[in-house]
Amino acid sequence: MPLYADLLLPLKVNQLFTYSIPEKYSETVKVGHRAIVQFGPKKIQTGLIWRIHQNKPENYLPKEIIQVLDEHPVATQKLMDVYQWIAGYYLCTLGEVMNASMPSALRLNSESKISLFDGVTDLSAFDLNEKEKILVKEIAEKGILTFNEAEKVMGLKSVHGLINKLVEKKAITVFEELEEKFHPKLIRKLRLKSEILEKKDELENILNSLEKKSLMQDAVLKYLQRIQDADLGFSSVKNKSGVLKSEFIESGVSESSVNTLSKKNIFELFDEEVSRFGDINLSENPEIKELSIEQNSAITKINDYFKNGDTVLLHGITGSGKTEIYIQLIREYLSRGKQILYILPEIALTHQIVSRIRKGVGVPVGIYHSKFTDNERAELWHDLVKKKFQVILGVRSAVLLPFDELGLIVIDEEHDSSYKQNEPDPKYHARDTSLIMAQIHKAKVLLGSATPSLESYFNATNGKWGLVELTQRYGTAQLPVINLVDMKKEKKWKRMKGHFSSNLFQELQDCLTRNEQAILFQNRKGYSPYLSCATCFWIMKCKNCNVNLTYYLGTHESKCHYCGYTSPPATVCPDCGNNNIKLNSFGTEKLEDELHLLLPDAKVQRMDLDTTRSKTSYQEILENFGSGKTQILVGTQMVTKGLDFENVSLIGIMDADQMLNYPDFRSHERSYQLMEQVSGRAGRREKLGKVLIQCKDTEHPILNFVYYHDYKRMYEYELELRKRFLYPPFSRLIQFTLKHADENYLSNGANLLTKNLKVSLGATRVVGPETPFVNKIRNKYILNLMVKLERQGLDLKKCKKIITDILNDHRMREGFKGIYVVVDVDPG
DNA sequence: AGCACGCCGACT
DNA sequence: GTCGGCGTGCTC
Repeated sequence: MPLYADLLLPLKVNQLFTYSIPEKYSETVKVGHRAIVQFGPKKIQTGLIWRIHQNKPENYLPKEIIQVLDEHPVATQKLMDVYQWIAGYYLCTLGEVMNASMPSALRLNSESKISLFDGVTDLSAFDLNEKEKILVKEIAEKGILTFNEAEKVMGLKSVHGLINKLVEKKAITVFEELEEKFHPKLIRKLRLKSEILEKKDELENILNSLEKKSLMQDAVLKYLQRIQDADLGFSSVKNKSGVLKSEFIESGVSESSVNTLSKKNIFELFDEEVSRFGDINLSENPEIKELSIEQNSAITKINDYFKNGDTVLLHGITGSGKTEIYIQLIREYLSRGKQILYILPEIALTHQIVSRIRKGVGVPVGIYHSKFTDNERAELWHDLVKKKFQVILGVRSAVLLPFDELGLIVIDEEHDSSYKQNEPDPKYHARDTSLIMAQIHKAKVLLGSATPSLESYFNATNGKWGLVELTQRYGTAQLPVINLVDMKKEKKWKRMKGHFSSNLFQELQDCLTRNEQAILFQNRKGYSPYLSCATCFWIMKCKNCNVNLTYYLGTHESKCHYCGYTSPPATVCPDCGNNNIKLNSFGTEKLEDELHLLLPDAKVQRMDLDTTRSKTSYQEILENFGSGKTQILVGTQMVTKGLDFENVSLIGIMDADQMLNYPDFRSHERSYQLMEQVSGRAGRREKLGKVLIQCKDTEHPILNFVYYHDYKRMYEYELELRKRFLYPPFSRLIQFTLKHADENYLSNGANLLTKNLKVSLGATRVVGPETPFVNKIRNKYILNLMVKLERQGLDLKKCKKIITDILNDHRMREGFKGIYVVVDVDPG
């Protein structure tokens, strides 16, 4: 009976592809294995076997699978169920989910390459034009070229036509080359040939044969020392595991003697496969910390709730010791033999937290984050499948790993916006995905935050989830004192020093004289967010996008944060001709600059996207701050999370108005969370911390809630607004972003789509089209549409079906085709 | 997604 | 006249 497999390919195509399974695999193939197949006329792809069946397709002849990879499935059925849910819920294809989930080292595909036609030697025999000659000459020199390389050499955007012609003339051939991308990490070692060690006289013969006191004799003697086992002679076990070649050479043996000795068949060189994660076999007894009464009672409450429910929100103020609670629970689930996933925001995944968890749980912990290389990710994937790790500590994308028997998912900093992927598809939310994973695995979810998202707190106070609260800081630490600084008054009385109010400046000075540290938060990078003409109010804008260009002092350039366009800063106004150009407002770079001027002795460091580009810079900045090398840390969002330095006693929030007025329905909530979080960076130990918030609108209710650290009142206030305007948690949002180069065409197309969505979904459920804050990016105009669906009594699947049908219907429609549509379910 | 095929503007 | 732009359709 012939077998067929429906394969999931990592493409943006909404279907599976059926291939036939070669006889030789019929016994061994399983769902979840990878298979290499030919897709299209020449491309070779790796697919995931999704289904195995015997239904011969009717309309076409399936191609045969080239090779089934893997002895054991690399994807678990449960992972595939997660894929399915994500694709359905977030309106994207399964292939896109697979793409986001599998490290590319596991998805080998072919690359088209070109070489001279077999047996071609005499190039002059061909009738070639100039371009063809250049390319052929290059191929003759290099042997093999990729299409990309050919394009580079020729300086052409596309080289397909050229190559096709040459193929026709039988001057060159195109072939596909497949690369196994995942390589286990190998280390080079050396050892004595085993037969030499077995016979004593053999060894002596060899030593005698080598010149006395020669480098080579020395090398052998040095090696023998290494495998000496106390007084028991040479250990054959030690010899078998050998010594690291690089280390042996470092200890003073020359590489050439090692090489000669191996040529003489005395030494033998070999490779050993090692883990990229260093010493993961850490399984000493866990370090158990004493918990407070409040912490212990929280654990009891969580476990009680888990007897009947699946999800608990742990709301605990900063410094209340949530991590110790997670660790304790992880240990409990470990003892039941379950897998545990602990996710946290990228920025919070520091060395500090990793080692704390590692020590706390006492078993190997797999780490997964974006700075890992692809090979490291692939290795972790394999290790997880092989159950080498039971605990994974990772960021958003760790929810897409191949778990098999999850018992507990911990979501730290549950409210954090980085759990939502904005780009590219799948635009999934790791928290919401976790809840589904928990259903699939019959696992429990523990969400933790000092400032829960409104949605989660709503669920936890409405009986849907359990709620456990921690209200005391662990140990003697106290919540910092908040001061609001009225910037209107400061400006009126001309008390400002640069962008520092007199209060903040004074506090900074005091902080430095006490030899303590400060963190300044400004949610804007660069030097100045815009240049403008002080005479006619002209503003320097990007030529491709409708945004102001940010001025950078370091590079002396004006740069667009949307498309990357840069230009020299204007010196003369193009509108009125005056040279009255001004730098407006301020970013982190300017703050840093001002601090150098105002406090020349202070050691200042800046932390934002621009200073943390490299793999290690982030860690470096934190180390400098931790060791006291830096006294003042200036930064964007990055400084608000997870930093735990006990000498920090002052926090300055430079511009609260800017956050509060950001045009988004979540901006109040976000501002509160951000301010509360930075505040938590102060006074982590005995010292009482101080927070200064600079703002114009000191009466803003959110600032009042921050002042009293009153999450609940913030929640109630904000919830009321959400209810009034029908935002989450009172609705579900699906956002459509429409893009087109022609503003008019876009507007008409958007109206058409809106009209048809209203007809099918009901007029009240569709809002827009609306012009977004930034309405042109990369020369494409943008309009937004929003679908608001009620939470209760609505068939969500049906609505989504309607929406995808309408979108498909519009794709080729006159007056709409050509408009690029991005769909975002639960935006934010 | 990638790639081929096909139909319109600016250039050797 | 062709090169090359992207709009459209297809992949088991």
